[in-house]
Amino acid sequence: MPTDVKLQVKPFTCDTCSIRHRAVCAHCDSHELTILEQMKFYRNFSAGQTVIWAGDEMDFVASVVEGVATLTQQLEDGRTQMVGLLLPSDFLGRPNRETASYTVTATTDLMLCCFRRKPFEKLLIETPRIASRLLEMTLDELDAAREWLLLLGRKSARERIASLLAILCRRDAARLGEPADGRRTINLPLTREAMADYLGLTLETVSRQMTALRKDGIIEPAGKRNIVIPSVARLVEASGDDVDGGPLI
Amino acid sequence: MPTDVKLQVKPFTCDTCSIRHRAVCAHCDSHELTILEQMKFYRNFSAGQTVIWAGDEMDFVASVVEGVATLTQQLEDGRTQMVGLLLPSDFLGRPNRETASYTVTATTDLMLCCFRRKPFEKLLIETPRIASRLLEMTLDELDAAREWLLLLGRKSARERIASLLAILCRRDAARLGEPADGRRTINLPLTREAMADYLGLTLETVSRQMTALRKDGIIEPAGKRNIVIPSVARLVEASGDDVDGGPLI
DNA sequence: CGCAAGCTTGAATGCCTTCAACCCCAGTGG
DNA sequence: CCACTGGGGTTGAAGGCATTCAAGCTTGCG
Repeated sequence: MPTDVKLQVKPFTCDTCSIRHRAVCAHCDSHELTILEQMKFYRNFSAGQTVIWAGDEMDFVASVVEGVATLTQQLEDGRTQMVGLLLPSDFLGRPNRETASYTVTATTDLMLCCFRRKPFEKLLIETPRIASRLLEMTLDELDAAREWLLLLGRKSARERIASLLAILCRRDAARLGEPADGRRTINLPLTREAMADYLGLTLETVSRQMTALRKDGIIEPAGKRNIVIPSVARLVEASGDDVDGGPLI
Repeated sequence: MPTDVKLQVKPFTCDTCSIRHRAVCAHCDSHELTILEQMKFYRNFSAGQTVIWAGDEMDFVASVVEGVATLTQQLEDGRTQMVGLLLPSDFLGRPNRETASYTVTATTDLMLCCFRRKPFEKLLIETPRIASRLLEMTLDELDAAREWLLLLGRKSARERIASLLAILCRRDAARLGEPADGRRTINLPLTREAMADYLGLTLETVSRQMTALRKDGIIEPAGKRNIVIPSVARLVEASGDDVDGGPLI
C-alpha cells in the first residue's frame, strides 16, 4: 500500500461530517455511528497519487470525504479506460474481495474515511442499515454505469463532453442541495487526459470539443479549473439525453 | 404490463430448480426457501416479446430461470444501447423503485421466477441472506458493467466481438460447472442487431467482423444459433484482454 | 409463390485518431 | 533575473476505422 501523505488523527466527528447523510453511514442511528466512529481512520492523498494498484491486496474499504478519485482499467497495450469516478460520499472497495480490481488514483487532493475490511464485513452482517445502504449505493452506481454505457456506445464526442459536464452539474447540485438548472459554476477536477479516459476519446478530441462548446456559448471558462454553465438546459440538450426524466445519481 | 404468453402453475420446486444455487435465493436455508416457494410465480415470454417498457410501473422483481433478456436504453433520436444482458440466474428489477428504468426484452423464449415487489422488499429486510446475496450479485453486475465500459470505450470492433463471445463462453462454462478453455460450442442467443446494440456498433460492422473471425479460424459456424470456438485461448487473445487474470462474472 | 426478417457484402463518406507543432505557465536553479 | 524545463492545453493536417447507404442473398412461413 502506498505511503500516506500524512495520517490525520480523526480531525472530525461523524456528527459534523460533510458526507454524514449521503455516504454508506447515511442511515445509521447514533449507536451504530458510535461503532463506526471507533473503527474509522482517515487517509489523505495528494493530487496525482495512486491510492492502490489493480491486483494489489486491499485490506480496507472507504468513503470519499473530500476530493475526487478515479478507477481505471487498462488493456495490455496501454489503452486506458476510466470505469469509476468517485466524488465525495462515494464508496471505495468491495467487501469480501481480497484484491483491488481497479487502479485507484487521486485526481485532486483526497481524503478517505477508511475502515479495515474484515471488521467492516463483520459490521455488514450485524448492521442491516449499513448493508441496505451499501446495496442502495451499489444499485445507484450500476445505474450510473449504464448511463455511461449509453454514452460510450452511442454518443458523439460533443455529446459525451456535454454529458460529463451535466453529470458533474447534477452531482454538485445534489451535494449542495440545490436544483440543477439555470446558471451554474462547476469545478472541473479532471485534466483533458482524465476526461478522455472517462469518455473513451483522445485528449485532442476532448480539447477540440471543449473549444467548440465554448464557441457555441454552452460553456464559459472561469479560471483554471472552473467552468460556468450559462444554461444547464442547453447543456443537457447538447448531451443528447432526454430533457425531462434525466439520468440518475 | 404486457400479457403473458401463458401463466405456468408452479411447475417446479425450488429444490430441483436449475438456478437454485446461483440466483438471489442461492444462500437461503430450507425455511427461507419455503417462504420464497410460496411467494414465487412464473411468467413466460416468447422470443421478441417486451417484458416491460422503460418508465412503466414495475410491481415485481424476478430471476431469469431460462432464456435470455436484454435491458436497453435509447436516445431521443432512436439510437439504442444495450445496458444489460440477463442470462439464467440473473436478477431483474430494483427493490424500492416503482418504475422500470430500462426496456426489458426477451431475445429467446424466457421464463422468469417472479416475486411481487412489495413482499420481496419486506423479505429483504427480514432475511439477511437474501439481501447479502443480492448485494453480491449487484457488485458482480457492476464489475461486468465496468468490463463493458472498457469494451465500449477502447476496443476495436474485432476485439468487441471476440470479447462478447468470450463472455458467453465464460458464463456458459460457469453454468455447466466446466472450465472455460479448450474447444467449446456456445449458443448465440442474439441477432446481429442485438449484438450491435450490445457492442456499440452497427449490425453491418458486426456481420463483417464475424466473417473476419470466421476466416481467421477463431470461430466456426455450427447451425443457426450455435458457434464453435476451436480455441478459447485464441478467442481471448483476439479480445485484447489479459490472458490470465481475466475479467469477472 | 411471395414476402419479411435476418444476414452478407460493396462503395463512399465522415468522425475521430494519429502525429506533429506550438503555446502558456509555474517551478527551479544557475 | 531569467533561461530552462515539464506538464497541461490547443490547433492543424493526414489517415483509418466504422458508419451510412445500397443491393442482394438465404430461410422460414402464410
